[in-house]
Amino acid sequence: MNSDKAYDFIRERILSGEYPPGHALMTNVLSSAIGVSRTPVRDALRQLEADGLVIIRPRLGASVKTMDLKEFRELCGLRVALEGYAAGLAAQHRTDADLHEITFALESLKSLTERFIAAAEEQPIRGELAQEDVRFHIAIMTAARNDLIKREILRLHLLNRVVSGPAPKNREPAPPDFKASRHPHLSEVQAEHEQIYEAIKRRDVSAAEDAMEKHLQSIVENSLRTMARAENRLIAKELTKEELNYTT
Amino acid sequence: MNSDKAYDFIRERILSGEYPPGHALMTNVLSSAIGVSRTPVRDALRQLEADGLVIIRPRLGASVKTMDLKEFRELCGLRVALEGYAAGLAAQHRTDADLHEITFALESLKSLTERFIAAAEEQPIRGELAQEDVRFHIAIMTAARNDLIKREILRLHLLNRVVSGPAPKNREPAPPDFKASRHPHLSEVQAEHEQIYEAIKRRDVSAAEDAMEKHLQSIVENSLRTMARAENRLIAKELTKEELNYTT
DNA sequence: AGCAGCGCACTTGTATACAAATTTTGCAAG
DNA sequence: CTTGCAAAATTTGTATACAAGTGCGCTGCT
Repeated sequence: MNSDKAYDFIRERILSGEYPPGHALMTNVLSSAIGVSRTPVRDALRQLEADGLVIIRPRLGASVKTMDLKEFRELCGLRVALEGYAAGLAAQHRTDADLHEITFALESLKSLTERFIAAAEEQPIRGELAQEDVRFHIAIMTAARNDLIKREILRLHLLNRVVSGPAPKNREPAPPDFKASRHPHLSEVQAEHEQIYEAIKRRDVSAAEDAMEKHLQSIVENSLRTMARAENRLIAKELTKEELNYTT
Repeated sequence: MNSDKAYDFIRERILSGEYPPGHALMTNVLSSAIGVSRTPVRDALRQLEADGLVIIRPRLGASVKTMDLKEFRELCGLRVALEGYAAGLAAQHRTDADLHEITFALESLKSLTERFIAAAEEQPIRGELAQEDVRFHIAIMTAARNDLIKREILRLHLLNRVVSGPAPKNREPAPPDFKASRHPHLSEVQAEHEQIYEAIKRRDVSAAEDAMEKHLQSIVENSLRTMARAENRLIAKELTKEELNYTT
């Protein structure tokens, strides 16, 4: 269906960062870019709004969703609630096959983490690491045997990725204290992964919930820091812009 | 905006039970009923799909969402996760004003419950009771200070209401053992409400979570029973229909 | 030079027209 | 009387045309 074509087209660009948060999505531009009329584009935008990736304001048009710190924190809260509960469910319902899948993702994560810490060139591994991380989380959600929760969590993951950063490409090459501050965090994260795994393995519901919640809290703190930095930088930028007005 | 008019129109009928689960929603019928063209109707249907109230299958049209037992259980799981977490948040963040609001709803519930048990005529009170119940829950969600979670929970409540029953009007006037079986449940529910309230009052996070989860579990069990009955009755109905074919 | 007000271009929202697809109806054969 | 098939009738999805609202720039004034 043409409407789906438009949906995929726009969604891809949002997820890849080509359309960053705040980017205006005008129906006629999109329709000529995709090669369909405005009707299926409007349809696609409504679906993307349902995903939370796009916001449509009447008469003002659609744009890629942006979030302030407050909303982002709330989003993280939602994730904690859902993923924590799902981890508990996984501990209850997991089969051996599920456990095997989780183990596999965990091992990949482990080796990637070690390679990442040792590597000089960070960027190529960073992507793989993120991918394995979602694989790990998805394996757990699958083991929880609740498709509704799984879909919802996936949705939140995507939304989180989109709003939390203008994609990794826009990052400075090597901030001075970045490496030092990030790597202890990484091994900590890996330890948390293993605790979650252990709890699910021995079918300990509340331990699984707690471990997952703690894990997300620590991830969230990190995200919030980088997000706060980004917001500060934005404000700084605006100030300098105003200063430019003053100096002219 | 006309699209909103269509949205409200359809939504109201779904929530009131006039369009029961499974009811086909055809764009031309709706458009002439509402007095707008098919375009805003399609738009409205997409929004309702985002709410989960409508399902659109390509080329097959839209219909009011139906759920089988499995999906319903999953929905309830979602509610447990979200409302449990939100109760914990409420215990953390509640102000005295929040508590006052909750108290008010709780008191209304208490007196209504007592009147309900004593009353001969059940139906008029039943509606008030349900309304006060959501008021109680909403007061807690408000105290949790997380609008995203609050909106999500409200969405789930509505969805739950729509799929769980073909509206109260379609219920038998007075099933014989219904009153006996329902009233202990009701006072039990009221006791659970009070436990939730107490936990939030004394800012006991995990007690609030546990109480809310237990409360929902008991509600859910009840819903599942009635839902299973409904499904059985449906199957029975279909069988008799087939039997009719045999007898003719 | 700065600012107010007006008008134009652009964009959204809605209606209508048309093509594709699905369901239903009618008909004929077993 | 049932079953299978074909064609008509709905119904969806898409394109296009048009009305209405928004924002921007331009001109003219102070």
